[in-house]
Amino acid sequence: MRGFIGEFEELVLLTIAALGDQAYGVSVKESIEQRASRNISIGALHTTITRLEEKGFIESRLGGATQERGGRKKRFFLLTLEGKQGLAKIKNLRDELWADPNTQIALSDFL
Amino acid sequence: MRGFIGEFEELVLLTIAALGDQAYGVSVKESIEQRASRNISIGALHTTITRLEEKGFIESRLGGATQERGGRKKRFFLLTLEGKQGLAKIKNLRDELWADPNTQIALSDFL
DNA sequence: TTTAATTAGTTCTCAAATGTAGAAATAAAT
DNA sequence: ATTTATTTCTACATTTGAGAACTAATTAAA
Repeated sequence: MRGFIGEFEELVLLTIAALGDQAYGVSVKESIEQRASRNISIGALHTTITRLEEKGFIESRLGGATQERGGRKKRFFLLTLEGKQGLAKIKNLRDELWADPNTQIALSDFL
Repeated sequence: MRGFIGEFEELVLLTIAALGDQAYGVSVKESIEQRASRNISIGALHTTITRLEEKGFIESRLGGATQERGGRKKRFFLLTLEGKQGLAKIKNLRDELWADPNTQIALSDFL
């Protein structure tokens, strides 16, 4: 375990943050697909979520069943302190890297 | 091949951009270590660079040998158009995600 | 009123891509 | 021949990703 947060892991973490107390498997999947214009499988998402939980970046609680057909209990996710700090850390690093004047010049036409 | 750019790939690409026409194995390694405060092996770097080249994000040319002892020919790297566009794309997406008001609120204490 | 069908969700299994290290090879100067 | 800067090769670990299988709830049908 490397401790770093991967590309997809960051996307998942960020989406869980955005969804607040309404983040569970399906809502996270739909939000990612919508915001990142990218299709993901529920399997891919759940393996990543499980790993993120093992690493201590998120925690989960089981909600109650809803009254809609098939509405079984959802597992809701929340960022832990480590998750928030981890996200902030990679953002800060990346912001610094992007702020480098040479990088800016090299890429200015594309931003 | 998924076409996306991973965490380490992005770091390498960004560093090559920053180094301009002075980006070759060792200078990229040192720059990454310094800027990201993180140790990487030259092997890890070169495999990633090779993949990035295969994917068309960078291209390389062989420079001349220097006059210093052991100063053999360096392979210099440059971002291609695809590389620049790829970087810009992930930056734009991430900036949007981070700009989400809910995300901001959830993480404001850590930034 | 039990049983079958349908549906929202989660968990499991496996393959592919990416990340990482270290050893080996190469080519230059001494 | 030795030392040194650099690249290339080999091998493995971790992350990403898809899809099938499973689970538990509601609704419909007998």
